[in-house]
Amino acid sequence: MNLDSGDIEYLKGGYLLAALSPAEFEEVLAHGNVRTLTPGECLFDQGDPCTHFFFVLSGVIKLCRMAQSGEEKVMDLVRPGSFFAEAAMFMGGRYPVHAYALEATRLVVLDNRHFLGLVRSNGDLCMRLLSTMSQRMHCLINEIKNLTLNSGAQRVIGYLLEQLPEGDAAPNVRFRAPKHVIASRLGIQPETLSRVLAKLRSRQLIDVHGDQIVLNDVEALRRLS
Amino acid sequence: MNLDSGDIEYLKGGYLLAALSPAEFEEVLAHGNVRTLTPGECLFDQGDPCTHFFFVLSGVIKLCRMAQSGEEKVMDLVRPGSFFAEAAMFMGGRYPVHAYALEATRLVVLDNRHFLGLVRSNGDLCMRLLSTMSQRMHCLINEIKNLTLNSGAQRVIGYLLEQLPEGDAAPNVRFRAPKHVIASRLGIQPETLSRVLAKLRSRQLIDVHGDQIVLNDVEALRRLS
DNA sequence: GGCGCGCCTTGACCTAAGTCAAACGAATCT
DNA sequence: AGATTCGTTTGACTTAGGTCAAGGCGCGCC
Repeated sequence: MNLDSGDIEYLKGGYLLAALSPAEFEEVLAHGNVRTLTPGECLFDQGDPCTHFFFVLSGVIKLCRMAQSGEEKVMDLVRPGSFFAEAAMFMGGRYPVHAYALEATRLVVLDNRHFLGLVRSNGDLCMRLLSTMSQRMHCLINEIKNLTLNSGAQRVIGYLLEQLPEGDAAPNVRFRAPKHVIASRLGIQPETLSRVLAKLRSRQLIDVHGDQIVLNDVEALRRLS
Repeated sequence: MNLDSGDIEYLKGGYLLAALSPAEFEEVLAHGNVRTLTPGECLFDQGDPCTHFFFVLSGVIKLCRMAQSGEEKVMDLVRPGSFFAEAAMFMGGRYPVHAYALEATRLVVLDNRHFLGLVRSNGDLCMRLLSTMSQRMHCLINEIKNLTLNSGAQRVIGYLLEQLPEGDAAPNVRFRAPKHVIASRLGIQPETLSRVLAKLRSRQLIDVHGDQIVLNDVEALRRLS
């Protein structure tokens, strides 16, 4: 297991393991390891017995099936920060797709049998998993609504309000990531984010000092979102 | 239980119950009922013991919390076709939000204890639930990527290719819903969908006859998506 | 200090897609 | 058959937001 602490944080952020207690997480890690694939290398084939599931640290994995015409149909491209083959794990049986590395790729490889044993032996953990997955799904659905229904400016405002701490002491927010990352999360270009913030600032609705944003008029912002 | 057959289909389409066998589904339904709320009526309050979860047939439910300032913070608006309070069910304990009907609303009300009993007593069902939820999440994530990364035209093409049956006999697709619904699913206006199809037709890539679409050049389309 | 390097901002421009409005066709009703 | 309605298509126009290119600013490095 040559996972550095960054990798571990990254892995913990993935939805599947977020519900685990530290002890459970350690437990899972103990039965996992890291694997590096070369470009084009095959991880598993469609029909192989389903024995492990995976988390991408870097690189890209192609999941595909072969049509009888010989044509390959790409089902998914899995990029860093995502699990794959967990659904197959829960179903058991065999992998329904082929998995190839498209470039040099680092994976966390986790053992199905061990993970399922943990889940099965612990009804409480199972419920937590179902719960976090439900929550995550509601979030994703909201994000889709947000992307299709709201304008870029509205999404920025919504994001600011969302970041606002519960106990509304001082209405200011701090970007915990470079702005171009925030922009990408909101589905806009960094230039657009910059312009939106500039416009809000010119209307006195916010003040910007580096990554610190002060919301001067939460009410007005809420009306706009 | 005054659910008509349309309601039942609708409910079955919701992600949570999609994994259930017909027998299990009947079983769950047997312990559910339909409730109608008047506009403004409260379904449950934050802190109430969590005893049921819900599916919206029509109307809108507002989920909100109260900040100590007395301000209410709307966490979600649940519209027809969605479950809510299932995450709370899996966690157990109490509802973390208030739920009010914003307008006249019909709900399916399902019993937590009974549903959880079913899940707990049936490890296999539990795994199927986890599996379908994983799959659904991958779909949602892909939809988000699609919305942010691809143009409207690309999404239309992607949708057409997605609809293409596996066994590539005749490369034609049929819209199983009115076009404005398809458009909305793709996050564009009906006019735009119409225009995209017109353009593809003018390039000889497809033929449109009502809701039947013939893909003349699957390869070229794939290159464009 | 001067220099180079990322990151952010700003401006000018352009294109995709939304809006509004009109016309069309198919299906239903009288 | 004629009228009405609903879904779709098409055209003209507008606009949000992407792209490209040019500065500005903070920061570490030599």
